[in-house]
Parts: sequence; C-alpha cells; structure tokens
Amino acid sequence: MNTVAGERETPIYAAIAHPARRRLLDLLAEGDRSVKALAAPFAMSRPAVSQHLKILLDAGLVSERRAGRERLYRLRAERLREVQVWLSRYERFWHDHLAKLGRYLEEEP
Amino acid sequence: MNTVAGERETPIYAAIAHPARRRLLDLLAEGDRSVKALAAPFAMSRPAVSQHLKILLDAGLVSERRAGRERLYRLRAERLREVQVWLSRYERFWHDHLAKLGRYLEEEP
DNA sequence: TTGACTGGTAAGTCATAGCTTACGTATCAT
DNA sequence: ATGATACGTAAGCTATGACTTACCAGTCAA
Repeated sequence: MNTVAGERETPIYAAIAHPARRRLLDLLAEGDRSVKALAAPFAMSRPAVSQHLKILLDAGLVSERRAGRERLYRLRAERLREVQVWLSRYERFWHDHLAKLGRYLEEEP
Repeated sequence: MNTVAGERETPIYAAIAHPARRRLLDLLAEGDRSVKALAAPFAMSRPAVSQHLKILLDAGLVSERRAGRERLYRLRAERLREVQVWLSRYERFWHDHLAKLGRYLEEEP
C-alpha cells in the first residue's frame, strides 16, 4: 500500500457539498446580503446559517464586511474556478464524440 | 423562516467531496480498473477503497462489471455534468475579472 | 480438491458535521 | 439609559462519515 503523494486537501469541495451552502452561494450571486436576508429562505435557525457561512468563509468562497450592525457577505466566485479546472478534465467525456467512439470500440473488441 | 422548496439532494457533490474519491475518478479517467489496481496507490485498506467505490457507484459516477474474480470499475463522467452546469452560473465572475484585467493591461502598456 | 486471489460486507470505533438553544456583544432607535 | 435588532459563538446532542479488522463467497490454478 503506497501513499498518494501531495494529498493536500482543499476545503472547497466539502464546502459546496452541502445543499444549503450551494444555495447560499446562489443567493450571493445576486449581490451582497446580510445574514438575516440570507437566512430568511431556510427552515433552519439563523445560527445554523451563520455556521454554514463560516465554512464558506474559511473556504474563501465568501468574504464579509461590517456595515452598522449588519454583516454583509459577498461572493468570491473565483475560488470556484479550481473546481471547474478539475471538472474540465472530464469534459471530453460528454463533449468529444470521438472519445465516446473510442470507449465504445474498447468495450466491443 | 420559510422553507426552501424542492430541496432534492444530489449525492454527487458529497461523492466528490472526499479527495480519495476524486482521485479514484482521476484513475478511472485513464481506463477501467480493478479494485486492486485502484486501491494500490492509497495508504488506506482495500475495504476502505471498496466503500468509497460504493459511494461513487450509488452516485452513478462509476459502473461495475465482473470479469472473472475481478470487478472492473468504469467512469460514468456524464454525471459530473450536473456539477459543471451549476458552476457555469459562476463563470461570468472570473470571466469578468479576466476581461477587466485584459482591458487594464491594454490601457497600461 | 486444496489453496491462493479478488473483493464485498458486517461490526465496531472514533471523529466530526449539522443542528439546536442559550448567551454575549455591538449597534441603532427612542 | 433602555430596549430592540443583528450577529457570532459556546455547549450539547445526534447522526453519520471514514476508517479498521474479521469474515465470507466466488474464481482460478495446482
């Protein structure tokens, strides 16, 4: 059993694994929002939403600034690019018809 | 506190949240592999890899077929498209940044 | 048939994710 | 100054994710 080298973990994939956090990002894509505004559509408590926001914050997917007694969260979508880059290695599987044909020929010798 | 409607959860995001499972997909992108071959690069036990494979299987990201005493796993990359579609809503954020950067560089030679 | 492989699954442990309520702090309005 | 608002965080609970070892069944080779 050999070890996989350079296994440094990105918190981004775990951050977007939860549907509530993806929804939060979706809301923030429309513009900066306060915690209250972000929590409104959810059935869960506001502290729960705060905890989700912290996870997004730690992953660098959002930033926060204070405005009076509110805290406004802002989307940092650039961090999602890492995921897109990883996904791009698989694009050929649904874009490239030749690849499909190649795989078909492989399974039918 | 209103409820978010239609909160149907996809197992795909959770499936790709674990680095070992992303690595397994990466390995399978090179071609079909037996469990033994897939487990080789990992420090964890083979049953652990089997359990990861089951999660990928349940998410529809891989399929399995039997060949003698081996089980060959095959990538089903099309299922990743769902993630790419979600990500595409954020592409403009870094495309905008790049466009701005490009214009800035043109103005300041 | 016997023994070596391949690989799934059960059982058990440990850590942590995800929620709740309770509380503290800063800000604003009156 | 007082009370209401916005929010973070601590504490505690439960469920589950991620591993391990032990065991089982199926396949192949001698």
